[in-house]
This record gives sequence, C-alpha cells and structure tokens, in this order.
Amino acid sequence: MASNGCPVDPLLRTITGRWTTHILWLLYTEGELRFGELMGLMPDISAKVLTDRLRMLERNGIVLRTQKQTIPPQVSYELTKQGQDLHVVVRALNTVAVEWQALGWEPDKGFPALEAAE
Amino acid sequence: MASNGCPVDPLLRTITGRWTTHILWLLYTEGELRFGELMGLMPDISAKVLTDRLRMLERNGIVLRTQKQTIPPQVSYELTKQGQDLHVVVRALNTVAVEWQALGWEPDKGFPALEAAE
DNA sequence: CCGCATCCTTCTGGATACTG
DNA sequence: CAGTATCCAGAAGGATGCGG
Repeated sequence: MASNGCPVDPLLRTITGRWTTHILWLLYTEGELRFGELMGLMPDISAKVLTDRLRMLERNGIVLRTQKQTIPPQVSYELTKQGQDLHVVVRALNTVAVEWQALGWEPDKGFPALEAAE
Repeated sequence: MASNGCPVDPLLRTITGRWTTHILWLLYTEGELRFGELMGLMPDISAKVLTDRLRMLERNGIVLRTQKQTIPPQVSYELTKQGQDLHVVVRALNTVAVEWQALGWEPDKGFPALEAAE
C-alpha cells in the first residue's frame, strides 16, 4: 500500500475507522474513562475492537493508558496533550454532521430536502 | 453492519477512505477540475478508484459533475455548496497533520521528538 | 478523454471462547 | 474487570482490459 503524498493521509488513517472518533469524542467530553465505562457508553462495540482501537491510539501517542494494580484491576484512558489537538477535527466533524443531519442528509442518498426544493 | 448511534459516523464513512480528502482538498484549493487534471495531481491513484470516489461524492451531494458533450468529451468536477461545508474539516485535518509532522509524528510510532525529551 | 466491467488481494470489523 | 486468541465474512483498494 504505497503512501500517498498527502500529509493528511497518515493522520486520517489513524483517526478513522469504525469507532475511533467516537472514542475520542467521549474522552474529550467526559475526560478520563475506564475500559468498562467506555463499553457502557458504546453499547454496540465488542471488547476486542475497543481494545484494538485503544491500543492503536496508545501506540500513536493519542491516548494515555493507566493501569491500577488493584483487585479487581482498573484501567483508565485519557487523551494525551497531543490527543487533545484532535478536538478541532472532531468538533469540525461534529458540526458538519449535525448540520447535514438537519438537512436530511443520508449516506448515498444526498440531501433530500434540497432536491425536493428544486 | 449495525449503525452506530454517533451522528459523526455516517459522515466519517463518506469522507474517509484512501483518497477522498485529497480530492476534496484539491477541489477546495484549485476549484473546478477535469478528470484528467485530478489524475495528474494524484499520480498514484488509478482511474477506477478516482471514478469510484467521484461518483460516490456525487451521490452524496458533495461534488457536482458537469459533462460537456464535445469531442473529445470533457468532464469536470467542483464542490457543491454542501461540499464546501467540509472545508472546515479538511482544514482542521491539515492543520493537525502539519503540526504533528513537525513533531516527527509517524503512524504507529508516535511522537519520537517528545519521547526523546523525557 | 473518460469511464465501465471484471477479477483479485488486502484490510477491517466482529463473533466467540478463554485468561490473570 | 479487563483483557487475549482465533477465526471468519465482507468491504475496500487496486490492476487490467474494453467501450462510447
């Protein structure tokens, strides 16, 4: 998979993927969260996928993982300083998403409200 | 593939994917472009993938396709009004990408500059 | 010049069952 | 509680060749 020349491409590849921005959004709005809390806030995600995403974000310096060796063990996640840079992106995405939702936009269907007005 | 509750998810699924933001960036910075011009500006993309992306963006009301029935035929693409909403997202992505690039960030490697400073 | 059809390969997300 | 290991299905990316 040859690298695209665009500098945005590698960043995009890391922060996209099924649940990634949702995780970032939650850590941004709720602050530090435990694994189980994240599971609770995302009812449809599986433990494996959540772990995958968190580990990937950790490798990339975007989230910080803190393990407390208690019984039962507790692990919590928070955004790193760099991870917080992404709030601009996530907020921009959220703004447009909400705006388009209000216009009736749906993937592969476009903007029904606008077409009807023609 | 059950829909995630997050309103950002469908939008994200549309504008991500290997070349999509690059296309949006070019249409945003260069304005209207012909198919061949886009190919020239993205040396590594294949015609099929470019067509796929453009058709998908067209279906979603993000780009406008204009065909001129000349010989040889010319087809040009530009952002729709809604497509221009995305410049906020693309600009945010670009800002962070450039910032992180300056810090030595690489996918799956994190921020070497910061780790060295510890 | 622009694009469609076909086929193939890779990557991703997810289900399920098990562990310290 | 917070994972790990394995396996699988489907989607996405891409190469190639034909067509208006």
